[in-house]
Amino acid sequence: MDQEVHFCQKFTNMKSHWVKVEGPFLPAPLNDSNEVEDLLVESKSEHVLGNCLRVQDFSCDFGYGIQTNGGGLDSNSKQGGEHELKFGDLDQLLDDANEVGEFHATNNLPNTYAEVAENSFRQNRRFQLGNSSSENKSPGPSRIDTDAFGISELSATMVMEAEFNNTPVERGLTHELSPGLGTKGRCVTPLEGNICGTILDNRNIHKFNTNENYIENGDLSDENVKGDIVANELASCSRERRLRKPTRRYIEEFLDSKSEHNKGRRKLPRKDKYLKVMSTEESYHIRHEVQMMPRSDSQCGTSVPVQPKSERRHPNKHVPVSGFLSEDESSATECKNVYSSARRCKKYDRRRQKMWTLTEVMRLVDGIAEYGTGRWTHIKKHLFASSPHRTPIDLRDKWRNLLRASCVNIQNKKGVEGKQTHASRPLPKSLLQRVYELANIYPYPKERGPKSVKAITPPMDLIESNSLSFNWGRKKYE
DNA sequence: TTTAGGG
DNA sequence: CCCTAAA
Repeated sequence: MDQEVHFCQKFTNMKSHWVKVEGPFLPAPLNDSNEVEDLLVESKSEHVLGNCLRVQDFSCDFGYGIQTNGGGLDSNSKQGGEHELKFGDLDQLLDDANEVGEFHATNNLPNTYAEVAENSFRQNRRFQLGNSSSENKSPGPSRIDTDAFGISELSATMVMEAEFNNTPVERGLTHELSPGLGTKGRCVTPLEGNICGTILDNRNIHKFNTNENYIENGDLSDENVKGDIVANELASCSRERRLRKPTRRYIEEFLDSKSEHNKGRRKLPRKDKYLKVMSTEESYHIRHEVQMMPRSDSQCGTSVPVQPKSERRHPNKHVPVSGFLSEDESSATECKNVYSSARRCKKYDRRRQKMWTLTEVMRLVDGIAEYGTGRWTHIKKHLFASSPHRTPIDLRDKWRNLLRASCVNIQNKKGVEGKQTHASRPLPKSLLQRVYELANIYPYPKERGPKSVKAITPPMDLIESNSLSFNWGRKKYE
């Protein structure tokens, strides 16, 4: 009972001061809907409350009721190309408000209203439609006093407009929301108007207008059929409405991605609350809208968490992704950009082979000298932590190539010794000699044993080149 | 999960 | 650099 009083009081407050309501917006039990309705309808005796109209529905959709009320009003009172812009602005405003995370009907509603209203007043200076239309068509006593300029004004006006025009929108709503009313079905209340507003936007209003013409032309006489049609329209509009327009941040991210700074982040079109109730068709719509959105990674279809490129083979391993400031790389800064994007990089970078720099090779040799072969993960962890594009497998492959380059015989299955290949970037002989010596110490492959390696004598050019030009690092060699 | 080996 | 099998 306290809840009821609480709720009704809040609602009364919301009527007179939309932006001043405080506290959570609690849904009331079903049998309280009459009271709420009375509070909302006030002098409108003709408006019958549908018992089937649940307060939950209202509170549930209340959040983005604001959003679309503006759009609906926009469509009703204005024509021309300004619609899109203004609606986009309003939508943007509400998107921003949404992203603040407080845009739930049950949480801090007044704040959000106030913020949105204020922002709309500041940013959307052309929000005069609420005033103009309300002046002409405001019913007076039942009109909501709007202290807050902007959204609340629009919302109230929108409701009134719907009432007085008796558009198919309301009828559809009546049928949709209170089917128990039957043919009388003129239950148009601000509450319903609000719900109506929740699922209307420019396009939807247009649809309804079209439908209105259709009905008024006498193509359909049965009220129920009309209602069903409009209800269906409404339902589809509701689905459409839940598709999120690309926000400004979205566009910015897209632009960033075009300039190779794609964050790889994907925001779901709606919050979980909406996704939770999403039907397969809705998700289909959303998927398609997402695909149509200008996102470079839109082919993913679903939200894909970004993974650093370095973990393409071992995704569970944790390697610092940011702050690559290794001493040698050009590659480091490049990595941050290239590997930060989710899936694109997987094919993208591997296509472009990353050349091993001399510093990397030296580090690898150092790592092998310290940890030995076969502990590639260890080496990677300790010495290549700042090189996310070098996986342990890469290290091993590079070591294999180094062995080949240093003429350490790696016998393949057929027992044919490998030959020294001429790399495009010839390594210093000192480095090759060190590779050779390390290969003697840590034979690779392990199972072949040191014999096959020890029997090999290094090439003469490697022998004569002492380690004058190469610093051997921490390892001591005689 | 890591390593080895072949392609 | 990728893929697969084996440990």
